[in-house]
Amino acid sequence: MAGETTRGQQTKWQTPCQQCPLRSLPSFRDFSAKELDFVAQFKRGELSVERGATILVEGMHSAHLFTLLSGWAFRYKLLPDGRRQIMNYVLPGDLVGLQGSLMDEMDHSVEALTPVTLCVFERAQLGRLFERHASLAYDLTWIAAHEETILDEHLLSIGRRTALERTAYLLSFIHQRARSAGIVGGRRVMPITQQHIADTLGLSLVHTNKTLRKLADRKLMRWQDRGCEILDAEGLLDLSGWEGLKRKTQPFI
Amino acid sequence: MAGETTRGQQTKWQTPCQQCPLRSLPSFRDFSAKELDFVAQFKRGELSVERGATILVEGMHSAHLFTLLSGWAFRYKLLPDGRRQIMNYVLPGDLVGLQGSLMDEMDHSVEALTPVTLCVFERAQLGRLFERHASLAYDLTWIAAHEETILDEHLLSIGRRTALERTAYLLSFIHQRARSAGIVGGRRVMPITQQHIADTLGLSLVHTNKTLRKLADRKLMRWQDRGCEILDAEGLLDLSGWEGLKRKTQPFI
DNA sequence: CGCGGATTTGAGCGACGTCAAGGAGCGTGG
DNA sequence: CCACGCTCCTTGACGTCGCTCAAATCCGCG
Repeated sequence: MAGETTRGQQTKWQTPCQQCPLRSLPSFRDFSAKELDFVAQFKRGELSVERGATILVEGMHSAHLFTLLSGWAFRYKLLPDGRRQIMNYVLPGDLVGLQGSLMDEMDHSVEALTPVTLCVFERAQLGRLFERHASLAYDLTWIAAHEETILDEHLLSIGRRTALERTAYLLSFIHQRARSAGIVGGRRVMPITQQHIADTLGLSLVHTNKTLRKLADRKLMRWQDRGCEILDAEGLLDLSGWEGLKRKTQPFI
Repeated sequence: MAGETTRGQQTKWQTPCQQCPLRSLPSFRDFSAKELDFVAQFKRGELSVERGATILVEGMHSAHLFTLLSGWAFRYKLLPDGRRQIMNYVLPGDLVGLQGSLMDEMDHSVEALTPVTLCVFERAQLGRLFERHASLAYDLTWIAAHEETILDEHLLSIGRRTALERTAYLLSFIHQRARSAGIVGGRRVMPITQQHIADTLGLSLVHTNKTLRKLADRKLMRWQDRGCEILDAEGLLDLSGWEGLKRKTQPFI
């Protein structure tokens, strides 16, 4: 799977952890040398997938977990009749598949929104991590608890905010996350379709479209070609009634 | 706060961990002697609160975390104008306040639905736990990831299930959890009002009432006095399109 | 040029919300 | 014992937000 040789002995090692481009971003915490050593050998390879590829499938048992290195992905669940709910988006630095590594099977699926590269870790080594690297173990727990925080806020949105508020919230949320992950390419954020937004917010595609139009009419954002441009981040945040991301720096692995 | 003396030297120690009533339940994992020792000294006392009391408040910084020993509670968030979203219910064996111990402040509040007893742990000792008890650290991560799993399913419900399906899901969910926590007192489950159900499912009180009526008409459940009786657990599960709880045994602290 | 995916827009409808009113159960004080 | 004031549950009437259906349009790509 990952770490396969492309030709001869050469593995697909694009990025040794020591030079991980994420580490230099202000929003990620620093590693000690010892931690870095461990993570470097914890990493088993890299995995690259196309846009639209499914990285993990609900119900599967996976021997790996991943950190997303570059690109965008999202986590979702399906109802038997095909209704889809997107739980969250996965950005560089985010851990993927921790839940599936701890429980026996994935409770959700993960799909790539763009071409994506992931660092591959072996689930079997998680035990070693917990035994020998308390600080990283702590980080893992932190990461899981942080995801819980985000889901709480999403739940509040879907359960209690109006369509307009929800949409403003989601755009603000994604915008802030993208900024902190260092991937706001100019004015265009988010490689997603309106269908993704609908499936994240629990709305229909048509109503999502009309709601986005209202936001555009208020000059808060502008939709363009699989994504949107944020015109008035403050206005959106205001409308959503959300407090914004709290954490300045986050751990990652 | 907790551990205060009631008279003379006698502390409110109702339950030494060695005799914790939860440990004998089939759904909780066993401790090794070493783990038990640590947890026993990690526990700083007990806290008892009345029905309706607020145990933790969103935005607060708490020096403690808790395991619920007996009773029912729930986690919720509020919008500035008072709209409330309940994220989950807290049953015996559940950890409360982990998120607030890892981040700096609570992202949600917790309120007691019945008189509640909690074991009190000190946040400051979490570091020791991670350093010396890898297996417990692993459990903490597991617990956080498990909560994530539950929130994923709730999100799916609120986002994509109809009012009838949602309600059937919630009743099934609470029923299964109550069973596995060993607190189904006869036929009456759940010390909650219809307002709680509404705030959990993102519905209005009136519509919740009408939806419960439909379930009752189908002889799936019967509402009675702050709670409900499950008449046809299978029928409810079926209607909800939920797969049911997966885990047989869960760790706790 | 043709095709498929994404976005738009209008029309009509239905699920769910709001408003309003009433009843049942219960604890408290007179 | 009774009256009262709560909280919670119920039900009807009516309004509306968001859904479904349907049809265009736009656009990148083969």
